[in-house]
Amino acid sequence: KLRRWQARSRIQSSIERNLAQAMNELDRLSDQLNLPRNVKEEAARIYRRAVEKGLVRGRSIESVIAAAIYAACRELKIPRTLDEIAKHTKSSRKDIARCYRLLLKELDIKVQTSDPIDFIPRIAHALNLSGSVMKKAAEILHRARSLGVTAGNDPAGLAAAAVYIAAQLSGERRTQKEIAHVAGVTEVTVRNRYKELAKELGIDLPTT
Amino acid sequence: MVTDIKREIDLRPTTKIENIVATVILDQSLDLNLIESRVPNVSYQPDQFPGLILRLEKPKTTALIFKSGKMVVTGAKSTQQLIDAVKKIIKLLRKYGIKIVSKPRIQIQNIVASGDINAYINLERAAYLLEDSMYEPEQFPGLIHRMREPRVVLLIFSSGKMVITGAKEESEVETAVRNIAKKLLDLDCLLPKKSE
DNA sequence: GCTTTAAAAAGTAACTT
DNA sequence: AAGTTACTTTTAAAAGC
Repeated sequence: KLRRWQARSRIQSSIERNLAQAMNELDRLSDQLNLPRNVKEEAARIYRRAVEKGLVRGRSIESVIAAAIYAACRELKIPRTLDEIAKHTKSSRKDIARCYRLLLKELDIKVQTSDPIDFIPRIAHALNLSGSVMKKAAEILHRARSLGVTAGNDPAGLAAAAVYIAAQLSGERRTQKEIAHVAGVTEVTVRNRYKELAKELGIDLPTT
Repeated sequence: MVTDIKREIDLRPTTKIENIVATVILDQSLDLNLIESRVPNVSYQPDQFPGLILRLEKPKTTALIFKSGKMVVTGAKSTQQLIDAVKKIIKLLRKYGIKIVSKPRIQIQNIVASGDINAYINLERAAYLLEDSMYEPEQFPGLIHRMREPRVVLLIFSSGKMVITGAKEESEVETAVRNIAKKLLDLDCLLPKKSE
């Protein structure tokens, strides 16, 4: 009896120690990634469930916390790429992605395919672009999706291309380099995507 | 309309075996250091990997040879190529004085193939309606689907092309492509390539 | 889990020219 | 901006860390 109590106590304290450490990591990453409070809270819920299910055993707390954050971002549609999250940890993108898939499967978390439209505000705000540019960029992506020309493309690259086109059309021109930088993709990707979008949607860009 | 699409995808799917991975068992142990010193074009770095690497040019294949006498042969595009490669490897070893007495036991472990159903695929819709599938364009452009029967994994692209892997028998490849084509058609995830 | 092999798909990335 | 090369994903086995 006493033994069982001791064993349970030991397990509980280890879970608590793990949680305490994980929450510290979550605090740090939330600050560095400027995560909204609801994302942070959801990530904490996900992590707690992961610990209770014993999913953290044999894995680094940091990788699982990072994966929980990514899962929370996806659930709440707050755009954060796996790469930016990984940038703030010692874990590799690959390792975090593996933990993310595990969390989705084991905790029955349902996530929709990333919507490139969700990335528009971040890019536009970082470049001080107007709301009308954002509106126009969103419309471009809506039309592109209905035409099925966005399949398989990186949502960040699509959003960057749409913002580039919308900014050009609105006279609030930004360079491909600036947009690529804030979107976290290369100039080549912005160029490839915007050319395809313009072609498929029949958009004529002002000559540069 | 629908029947036309059905005719298109049911008769047009093409498949091609791209790589066969097999294990070969020679019931005897091998001295990898001896092989490395006698056979040209081999690589053996035990601190990096326990197997000795031997590349064949003709059936363009690569063999990983272990001291236990077991080996892994990769790169063959047909069962015949695989058999030819194994015969050639043994002949090569014998040519350099390595005694091989037992007849090799070959076992196919994995078949990788490419396929094409000749219709565009709405991956977002498929990811939503197809069980056991994952589509993360942020990470990889293809939708990953784990099929239960046959038990293979498919990497499906919007172009209608795909990769089938995990098959143990050549027939599973075609069956898998036929299965997925029908399922995608039933889920209304296909868009014919040529109109009319 | 990792290490090594091969191969396709399509997108993205990092260098050269 | 074009071209190359290379990495992302998936699969399986071998012996050993």
